[in-house]
Amino acid sequence: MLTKRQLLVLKEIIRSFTETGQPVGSKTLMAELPIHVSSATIRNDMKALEEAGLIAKTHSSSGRVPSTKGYRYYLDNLVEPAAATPYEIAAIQQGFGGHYYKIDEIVAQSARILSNLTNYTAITLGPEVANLKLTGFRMVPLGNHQVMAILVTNNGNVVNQLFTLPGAVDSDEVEKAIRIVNDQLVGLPLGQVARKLQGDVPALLFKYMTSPKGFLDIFGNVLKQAAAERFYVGGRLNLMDYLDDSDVRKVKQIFSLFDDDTSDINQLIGPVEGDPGVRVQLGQELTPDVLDDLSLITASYSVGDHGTGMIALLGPTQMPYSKMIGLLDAFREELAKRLTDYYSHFDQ
Amino acid sequence: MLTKRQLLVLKEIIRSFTETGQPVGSKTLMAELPIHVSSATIRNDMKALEEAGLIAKTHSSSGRVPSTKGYRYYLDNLVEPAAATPYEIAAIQQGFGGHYYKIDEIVAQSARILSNLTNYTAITLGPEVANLKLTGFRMVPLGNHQVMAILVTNNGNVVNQLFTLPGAVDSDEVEKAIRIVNDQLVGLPLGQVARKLQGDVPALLFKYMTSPKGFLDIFGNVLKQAAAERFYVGGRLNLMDYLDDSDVRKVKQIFSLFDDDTSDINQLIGPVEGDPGVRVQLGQELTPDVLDDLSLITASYSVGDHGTGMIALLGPTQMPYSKMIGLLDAFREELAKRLTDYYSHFDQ
DNA sequence: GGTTAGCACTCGCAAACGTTCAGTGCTAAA
DNA sequence: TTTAGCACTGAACGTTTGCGAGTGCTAACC
Repeated sequence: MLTKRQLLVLKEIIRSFTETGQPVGSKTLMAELPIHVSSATIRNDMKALEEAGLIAKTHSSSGRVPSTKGYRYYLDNLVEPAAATPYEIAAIQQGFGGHYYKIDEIVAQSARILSNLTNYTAITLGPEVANLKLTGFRMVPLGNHQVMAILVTNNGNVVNQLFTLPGAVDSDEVEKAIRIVNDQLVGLPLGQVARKLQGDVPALLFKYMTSPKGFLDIFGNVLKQAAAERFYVGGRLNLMDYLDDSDVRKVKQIFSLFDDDTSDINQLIGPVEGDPGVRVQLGQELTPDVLDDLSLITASYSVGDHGTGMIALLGPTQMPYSKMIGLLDAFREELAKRLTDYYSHFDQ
Repeated sequence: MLTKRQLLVLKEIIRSFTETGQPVGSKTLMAELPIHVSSATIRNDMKALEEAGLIAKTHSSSGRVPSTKGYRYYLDNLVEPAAATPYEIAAIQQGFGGHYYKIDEIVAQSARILSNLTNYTAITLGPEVANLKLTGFRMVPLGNHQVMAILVTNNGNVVNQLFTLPGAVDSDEVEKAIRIVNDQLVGLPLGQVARKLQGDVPALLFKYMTSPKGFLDIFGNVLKQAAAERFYVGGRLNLMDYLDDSDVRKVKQIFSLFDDDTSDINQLIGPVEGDPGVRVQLGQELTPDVLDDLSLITASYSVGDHGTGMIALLGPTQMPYSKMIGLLDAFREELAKRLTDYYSHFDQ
């Protein structure tokens, strides 16, 4: 069992190492610790901490650095979140200044604000689309066989895509098809819409259209887009600040993780059961192996019954956790407020 | 005046340095040169080249590296473009496989193909919008005060943007406004449309609308988007490969150059008078100072009377120019073909 | 006069070496 | 349990040394 003083030493080692990035020696600790004991005493405590696997030496006669296990212990037991400063709150609010036409714009902006504020990399994910409903579908002919398909969901999100229609299409038929979609599918959750698209809808369309395949393709395509979870990354370049000594390949790999929509980002920062508030994952705990000497702080935010979304900060293992946790906590609240406000336009 | 052999030496120095990245000594040159002279002779030639400022030493007893001036001379007088290999041609064609709904998609894809093929950074710019004409304007109400405005130009490009209308709007009025736009402005070049928007159109709208300001804002906004020249960047991460030894700040600066739409990229790779075909700019010749130890190869492509666009490769000064110039030359042709093909749908 | 062999010289680079210094573990005394 | 003292360790840094690639110069050669 570790004594109270030993934990104090651990805490101070982490604080100092976070600040300076240098291994911490017993003398430094003696000067910084609130209690007054000699460096020899501290050395004994450090030995105990090392035996417990919480700190480690870089070489046989060096100061100590926190180990992953040490951080884990610190985060689980010792860390005291620091409330966000008024300056930070102001910066967040100012960052959100301006008008947004889509939720995604707010979510994307969140990533920007967070990364600017922290100088780390921020990843944000919009509110879950689980109970998203279809509220409208339009197809606008633009001449030259071009058609824009627009799909609206009950959270006010809009996705659109351009298509080129093959040769001759009967615009009356398309008109009818759109009416069928709006009659049969509007108001249903997107999941159910997708299911019906495999089920009775094609048969229904066949009654009015000679070949509903093209139409179904278009609709299915836009629907898929609307149901896709899009994440936003801000401050990706900051990665280079804390990875510069290690090799470039790593940076490249992480970048392509961000660019690849099909990647496991969702798995990485997706919501977990039983909202744990702000959560920190470290080193090996992170699933894509590239991230294994980094640290990820995730936080969920909830927007009433519009589901919950996620915000996350990716940074070096030696982040100032107490500050970052406090900041993320403040941010999630602010973001939830914004989104609730935004949604209220669509809730009547 | 430089002798024929001296130029041969210069050419070989550039070739070897491009390949190995190491300063080239007289013995190496002796082994590689097609003519047989002793290393001492070559040393004399190198001295002449150095006095002409075409090559330089990294230190007093090192081999020589080409100077910027040397590259300039090489590019102006010596380089022989190597035709693209069948493999490269095939890779380009395969890269363009698939169907595109917008010109911008083709242009963006070009940047991707080029960067994959070269491992440098590719920048592409769509055909000039100088003589682009407005062919249609739509506004689609989506419920909840949301409206999507869609603008179509005669090259088939479509831009759209979502707006939230303030409180109560008379849909009849909007209907009329749209009709006025379509009657008065469709068919005109975008520049002229913008001018008329400052001129007689507002007065006309006033006849039918109580307050045309909101409508004008929306239309102006979308118009601006349609007229904006968008450039696409592929393989930006490749920058790190040839800038890794120099500092990270530079990479960041260049990245933000790409992200900033208002930046001088247009000035950098914008078309120049009297189509010079493939052109290389080096070091100090490049306008944003950040790029001053890099090299930019630009090439224009023209698409009949739809104007000309630009493709460019950004890389280290020691690029294999003959290969890259040949490749870019092949690419511009391929791209022009694709776009001409694409445009043919809108030309009837 | 252009070309070549020979030679002294220069400089970067890497290994070898010594010094310094921050920090440790251990022991014995308080 | 805490502390002072001491021997020990290993990284970091500067100096020295040798090596090798490469140059410029000179004198001889064709």
